Amino acid sequence: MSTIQDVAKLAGVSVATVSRVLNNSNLVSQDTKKLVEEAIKKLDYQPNLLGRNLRRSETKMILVLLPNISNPFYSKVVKGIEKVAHNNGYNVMLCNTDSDAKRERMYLDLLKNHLTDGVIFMAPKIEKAELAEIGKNYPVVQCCEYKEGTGVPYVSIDNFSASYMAVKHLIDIGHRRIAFLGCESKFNSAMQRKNGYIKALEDHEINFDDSIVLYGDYTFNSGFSVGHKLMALKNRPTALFAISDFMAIGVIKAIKEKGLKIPDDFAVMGFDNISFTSMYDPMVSTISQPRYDMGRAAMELILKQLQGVQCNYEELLLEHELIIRESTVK
Amino acid sequence: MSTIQDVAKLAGVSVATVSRVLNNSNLVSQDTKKLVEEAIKKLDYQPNLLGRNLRRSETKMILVLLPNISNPFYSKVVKGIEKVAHNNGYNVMLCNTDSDAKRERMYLDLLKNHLTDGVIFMAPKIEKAELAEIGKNYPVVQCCEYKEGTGVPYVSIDNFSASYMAVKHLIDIGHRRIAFLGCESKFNSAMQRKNGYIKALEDHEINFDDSIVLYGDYTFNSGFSVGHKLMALKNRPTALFAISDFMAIGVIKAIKEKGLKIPDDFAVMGFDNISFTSMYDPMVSTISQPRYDMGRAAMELILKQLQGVQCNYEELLLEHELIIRESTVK
DNA sequence: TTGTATGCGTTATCAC
DNA sequence: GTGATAACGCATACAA
Repeated sequence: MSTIQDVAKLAGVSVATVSRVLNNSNLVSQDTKKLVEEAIKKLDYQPNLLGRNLRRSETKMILVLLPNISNPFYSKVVKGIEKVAHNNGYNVMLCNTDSDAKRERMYLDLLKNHLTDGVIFMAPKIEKAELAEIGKNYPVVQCCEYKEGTGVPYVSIDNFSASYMAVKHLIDIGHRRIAFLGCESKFNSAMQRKNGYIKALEDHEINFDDSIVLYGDYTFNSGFSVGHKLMALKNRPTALFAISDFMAIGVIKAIKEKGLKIPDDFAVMGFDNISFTSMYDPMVSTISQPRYDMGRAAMELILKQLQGVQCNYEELLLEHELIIRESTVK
Repeated sequence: MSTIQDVAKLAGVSVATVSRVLNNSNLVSQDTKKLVEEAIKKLDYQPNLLGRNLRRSETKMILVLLPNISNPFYSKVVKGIEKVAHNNGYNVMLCNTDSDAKRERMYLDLLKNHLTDGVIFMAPKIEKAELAEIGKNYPVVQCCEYKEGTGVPYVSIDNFSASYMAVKHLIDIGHRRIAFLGCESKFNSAMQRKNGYIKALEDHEINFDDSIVLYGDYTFNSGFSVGHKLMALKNRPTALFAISDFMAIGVIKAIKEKGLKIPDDFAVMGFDNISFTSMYDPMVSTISQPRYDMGRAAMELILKQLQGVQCNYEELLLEHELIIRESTVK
């Protein structure tokens, strides 16, 4: 494994000159540049970035913390992040946190140890104060899920409006008794989506009924069991809005098992527009988030911080979209 | 940001001693150790691993190259890798290659630049010779998909037997006219699965019929269009084995659209046992790979290489399992 | 335009 | 047990 020294020796120049060639400095003559480049090729030299990183005290590496890579929602967000990162000479390090604050802290050590230059949280679990503290000392951005009042910028959607739009769609196609399937997590989005549901009912003079407000944990299984509970109700609703596609699919499966027809007997709305929704039978109506753009925006916010554009704490809410499919309209 | 120097000064010892404490060297007295630890706490000192990495010329970081994190197949494999990695003080860096050799090369630079200590390929796209060359110079393991004859160890399953088992299941439940949905990729697994199909037919005296051997690209959409083609055939098969669950689901959707009942009119087998198979309606019969264990084994092979257990080029084939669900048996 | 020399933060070798 | 000190590979301020 050859070093910059070897190259210098072979090319008959100093290491400084080699370094200049490596970094495209324009204050090096064409002739010596050629000389150096030949030496590099001859030795098959690859710079040891550990040296450079230490010297520059940066790694050109961004940490992305996501609950779980198996969640298909995040894949496109990551693509967006990667796109912008690569365009700017950064690499991305993806890490599973399992929605566990301890694991988040473990990975945050990479930041504190100077092994990554910044971090993008997809769904921070650590406490507000902790997040705020990190945000004060390092480049940090929240993407998709976020905590407010931390001073850490975020990119997301307006979950309240999105939820409102989803429920209004159910109302528009004639439903008056609409169940809600949420999550009792502390995630902002879960609460905002519930509030959107309530407001939509209110605006259309539908009474809020606590008995058809149910909770799951974002998974298919939780949706499935809620679906069965629903079918056992005396005054059964005719539609349901679930705040995750997986739960929506679980509900659909349970309802189909009971022999009901979707959407004729029962309509279901999901949230996120994961790819499965268009593979399912029936295809699932849902809310689409601009995932790729959210990823891009998040990475751009990190870059701003890295470039010391100290200025602005930003709150970016991008546009969502209603996707109407077979689970609500034939 | 304080350094080891600051700690040394505050504790009134040399940097060497601080370093010893940091690395749990046992040749340091309890008293001084306490002194140093207090200083560390007081300064909120975090070691800068860039220094350590340069000095030790290792990063305790492993690169994992996978086609796409959106493919749910890989999530559990990654979990297995992470488990073993963390137990041994390593971190894992996940990277999307989009099945593109260029992107693979880009990420391999991280290895050549000493930014990661080893690499696990989930489905290498680079040429054999290239892979062999990398394997000669760095710790490398192939996991799941692999190329033979490169000298690079791998962990996988016996795709031939797995496929044979899948087709035999269809034969066992009475099918004689069984379509095959493969992929024309150069992946070993694709070919072995086709061979397993052929052998199973042969062993049960069923004629191989080229007209019901079809190809897709692993995706739902390709399965969907093949499903429609299938339904248009004059001498329609009664069952199909797809070498990916997504394609199997695509076929199922197409068949249901034509009004056929599954499994009564048509049976479908998938491959991989992604979680979506047990959410679908019908739930999909498939072959389960020991994904978590494959990940663990792969990481263990990397560790062996890292520890200089130069010895053995290994080829590990773990056990698969037949999962019978509604798409083949009521 | 090029070379010399210093330091980034750490570990490890060698003295004591 | 502990302390000086020399690396690790590179980038850069300064000199020439």
